[in-house]
Amino acid sequence: MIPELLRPLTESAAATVTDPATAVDALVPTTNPAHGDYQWNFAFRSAKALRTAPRALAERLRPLLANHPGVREVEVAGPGFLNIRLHDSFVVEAARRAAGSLPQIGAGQTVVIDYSSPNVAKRMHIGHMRSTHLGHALDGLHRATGHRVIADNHIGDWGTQFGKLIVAWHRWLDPEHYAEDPIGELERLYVHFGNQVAENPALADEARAGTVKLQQGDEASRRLWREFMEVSLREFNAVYERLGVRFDETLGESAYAEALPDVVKQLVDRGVARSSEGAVVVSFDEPALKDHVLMIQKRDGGFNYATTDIATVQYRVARWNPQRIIYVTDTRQQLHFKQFFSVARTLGVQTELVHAWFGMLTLPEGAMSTRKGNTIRLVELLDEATRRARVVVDQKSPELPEEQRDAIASAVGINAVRYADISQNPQTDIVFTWDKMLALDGNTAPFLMYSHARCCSLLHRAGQAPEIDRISVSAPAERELLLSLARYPEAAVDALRTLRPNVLAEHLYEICGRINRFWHDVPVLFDTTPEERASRLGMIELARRVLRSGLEVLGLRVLDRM
RNA sequence: GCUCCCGUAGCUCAGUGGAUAGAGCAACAGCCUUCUAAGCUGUGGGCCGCAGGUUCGAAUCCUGCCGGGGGCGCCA
Repeated sequence: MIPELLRPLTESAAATVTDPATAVDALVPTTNPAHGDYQWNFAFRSAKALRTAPRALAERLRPLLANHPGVREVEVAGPGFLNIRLHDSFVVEAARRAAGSLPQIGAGQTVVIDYSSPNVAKRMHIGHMRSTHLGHALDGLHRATGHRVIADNHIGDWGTQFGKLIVAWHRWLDPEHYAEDPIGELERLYVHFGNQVAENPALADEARAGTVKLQQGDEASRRLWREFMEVSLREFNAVYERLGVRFDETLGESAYAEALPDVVKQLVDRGVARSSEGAVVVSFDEPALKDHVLMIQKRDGGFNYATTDIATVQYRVARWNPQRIIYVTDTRQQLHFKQFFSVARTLGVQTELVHAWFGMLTLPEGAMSTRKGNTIRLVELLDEATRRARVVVDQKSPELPEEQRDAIASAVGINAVRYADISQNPQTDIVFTWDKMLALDGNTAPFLMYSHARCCSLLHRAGQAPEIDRISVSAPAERELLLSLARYPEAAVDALRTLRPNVLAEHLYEICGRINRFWHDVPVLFDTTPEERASRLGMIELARRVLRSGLEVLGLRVLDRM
């Protein structure tokens, strides 16, 4: 990372006037190339403490920066910006490093990432997409920066839906439908129960009792539960395989069933929890939480989400001793996690707990729900994406064999859906439209994939192995490309720090724009001297490596040809 | 009522304290007898919801208001 490379310089300069701690933060890329490559805004931040004018302070700091061998020139601009222009050779070197591995800032650290987490007995629909995509990208970012990652799919396999489902199963099962489409029938039963309970409220009590019976170990209920699990996991795994998502653990809520009574006991014994209206609840002192209690045991003796989360965090700490645990769920659970984190801290959990929440995915007509039946199945979306991609592949690459076109269409389609999701700031809501989700032009996955494939193609045609140590800059398009490549680690680390993969996606998009400019401006294989040819092939090789790395970190498939 | 999030070009969105607010789509005008046109070049398009405040500097931070969405004990 360029700021890291320049760190000793900024720190020593900062130390001449004040505390060096904030020195690196103040070094940022310029927004306008006319202002140089990086600007150091340190003078503004220290001027007040030193009771001096920023511009005068900048003048004093300027010669100290100019000493660095990587710095070509430094100028003071405007009210006190220090604009830094780097030597071409320094940019080349930084790009070469960027094309290696990302900074291993997570070495020695363990992080548990809890994502996807669908509910059993329902099909995965597009509402499950964001947690899966975001979680998987965060997984990739952590692994690529040296963290040990435990990806844990905390599936909802122990909640009240089972009571409902067991009741519905006994009353309304359609065995023929179940035989041909098991999960479809389970989903139908679930929806049907929801409709019936409106007319017959007694069903709700029956379902609650059914849930308690299951949770207390009733053998007949257990048998049905295992059946529902098997059917559901088959469906989930098929989707994960298509998405290229793999979990290290799939420890659903049921894995913690036996620990739940003890969680309640611990909290009661410590005086954290108390009885209220027949249930057991925790209340909070923090101003932000004092108005709402957290329920950990229901009046009927059943446990709920919070109880399971507490048991789960204790298990994770005991088993993996992670530095942090990241929960990837939608925005609706913000209050829940604030409460749950507070309880966990009270119980002595030291691990950093992070709720990486994301905005809602809604349909143009409003919210989606399985019960209302207005969902779009995830497989349906992926199928349609692949179908649309196939049309384009047939049109663009008719010469390729059928099998290869299938493979390209599948990669393009699935990447397009994923990119449409993760290239947006996670914390904004998304209104789902087919055309947005399945776009293949412009700032989309195929654009990035295409850039990469073109690099591969050109390197292939060159007929010589690329050499990355013969690069020298001879045109602005080359320099801009190299500078973007050199900033790849900064973008990745920034995406990691903010838990926003879109930061990285946007940077990859910028790189591809600069590759296109490069194609446009400079020839590689023809009308070039051997030195130019070697240098430019080296640059393309660096671009190829960076793109490949970046796409993989985000969980996107990479193609050499399309 | 309390609380969280959002409001940026016709549309979908980046931009979360730095200099002249950027992309894609859509519209319009061009570019395939040279390395992949899933591409490239150019044009038009903005009281950054409104009003105050903090700051050398605000789309970004603070306060209030308006509009939209979410959450607030037996769901997860």
